[in-house]
Amino acid sequence: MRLYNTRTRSVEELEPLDRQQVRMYVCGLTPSADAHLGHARSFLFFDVLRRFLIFRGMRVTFVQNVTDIDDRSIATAQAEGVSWREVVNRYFGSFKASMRRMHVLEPDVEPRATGYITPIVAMIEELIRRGFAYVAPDAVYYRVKAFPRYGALAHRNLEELMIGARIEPGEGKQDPLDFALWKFAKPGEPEWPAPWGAGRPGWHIECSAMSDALLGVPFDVHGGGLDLIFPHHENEIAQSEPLMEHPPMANFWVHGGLLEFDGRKMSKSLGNFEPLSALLDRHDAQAIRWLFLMTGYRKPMNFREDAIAGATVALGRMYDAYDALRETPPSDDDSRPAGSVKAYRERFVAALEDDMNTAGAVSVLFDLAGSARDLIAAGAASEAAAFLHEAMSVLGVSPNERTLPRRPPTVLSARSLDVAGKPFALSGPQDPELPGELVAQLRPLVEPAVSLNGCAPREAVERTILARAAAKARRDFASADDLRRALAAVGITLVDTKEGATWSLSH
RNA sequence: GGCGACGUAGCCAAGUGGUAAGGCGGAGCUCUGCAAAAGCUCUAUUCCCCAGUUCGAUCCUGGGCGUCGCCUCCA
Repeated sequence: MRLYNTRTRSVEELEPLDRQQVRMYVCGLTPSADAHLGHARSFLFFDVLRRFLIFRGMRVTFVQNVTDIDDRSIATAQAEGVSWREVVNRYFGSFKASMRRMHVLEPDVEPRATGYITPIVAMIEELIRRGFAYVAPDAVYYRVKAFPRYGALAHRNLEELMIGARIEPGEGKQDPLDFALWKFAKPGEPEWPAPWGAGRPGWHIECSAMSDALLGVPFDVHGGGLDLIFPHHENEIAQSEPLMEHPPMANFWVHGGLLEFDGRKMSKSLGNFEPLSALLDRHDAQAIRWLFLMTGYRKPMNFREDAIAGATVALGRMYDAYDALRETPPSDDDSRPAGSVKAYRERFVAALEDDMNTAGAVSVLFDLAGSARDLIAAGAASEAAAFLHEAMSVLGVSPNERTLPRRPPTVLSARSLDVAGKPFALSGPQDPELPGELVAQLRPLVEPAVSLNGCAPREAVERTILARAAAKARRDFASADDLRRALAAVGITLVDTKEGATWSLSH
């Protein structure tokens, strides 16, 4: 398959260093605040990339780190008067729960920086020994000018980077571009022992140490958001490659486009987001995944909440098509040629092989869904259903993983009643939040046909529905329609079924 | 200021040197007494603007304009 490589700024064929084995390292979260939808976009993309590689028959080793120690989580902890571990566990736990809700596959390894202090210290020692780092009063710093290729990933030269770079008060760096590998602990800060003084790793070094420890360098794919290119990934390269015989550290550097909200990057520092978990409480997780799939992974994407509603409808129709295909009894007509869905499959795979064109792949699935009738008529229903299932699995929205409720939605309570001597199943929301004034609103619309004396809102709705059913039974359609309109006027949507009727509250 | 990305219908969005996928929404129709669901049909003479290259450009080149990102912590 072909993938865009930030390192070379071109689309290249992905050829694993080990045949049939792709080693991936994706920069995970620094749990110092709530995760947001922008994080979800990134992790969802790498999840689909991983699923597709597996689908193509490769073994994938997927490492995603947790930077569980950094300045920000310490600051949050101090502000709240709790331990930094508590802060990390809280936000990381919430993040993991959200990932599970979106059916993001578990990483094969999910290392925490604090679990790799020993290799981190060893790597820093080696960098010092080779002249790439030095010990200052406040920290151990990386000597950027010692690494001639610095800036290559971000396509920047040192002069460009010097602009705006400065040494903050209290920093003992020798050059404004230098960055900390190890920060000595101030009183009250967490610390781990090290030859140069107790402290904590700086941001960046954990990824260099852990990717080497768990995957070995060089490896195949290093991923993250576009905003990690500089300085994070540039610094990882500067730390790792001087110690390697055969750079580059990673063959492919893959970066996902950022999510914007109101035309601005969604980010922790701007605070222009709501927690991912809150969004997942309001929307279907698979619909959010589907929404991201419909946009190229490298493009900036402006988030609008109403787009999720559109994606929810679209994905629901996809499932409907799948259900229709799957529920079609096997054809007894064996004359049909096998492989009616072969062309769809080829287009689907070709789209994903072309730099993960998920939007193109999704459109193939819509094409297939639109042709469901023809496929059924051609006796290819089960073949099409099987393909759709497989294709949706690659995208992480397989019917097995379905989180979208089947229609009719939220029918949680049902009662068996009797209308005109026939059974009548009445169903509606379990605990409807009906406005208290509903009875007063409904009464003038339905009386005297229906008596609502002393009714609670829910009972009023049900009485009206039953009255309408009775009217239908005596073929008094005019009255039945009046009652439907009356219910609609107070926000009740009524759907007739073979067995009876289902109602719901239209917000 | 430097570097980079993006700019396609009401909204979202794919894509190609040869004449615009798909989704949402909207409109009409079919089918069900009505409604819902489902199905069918329609919905960009045109791809931010201007020049250039070309037989031909939305796609290539140059110049604008606009939006965003990175250059400082952020997927």
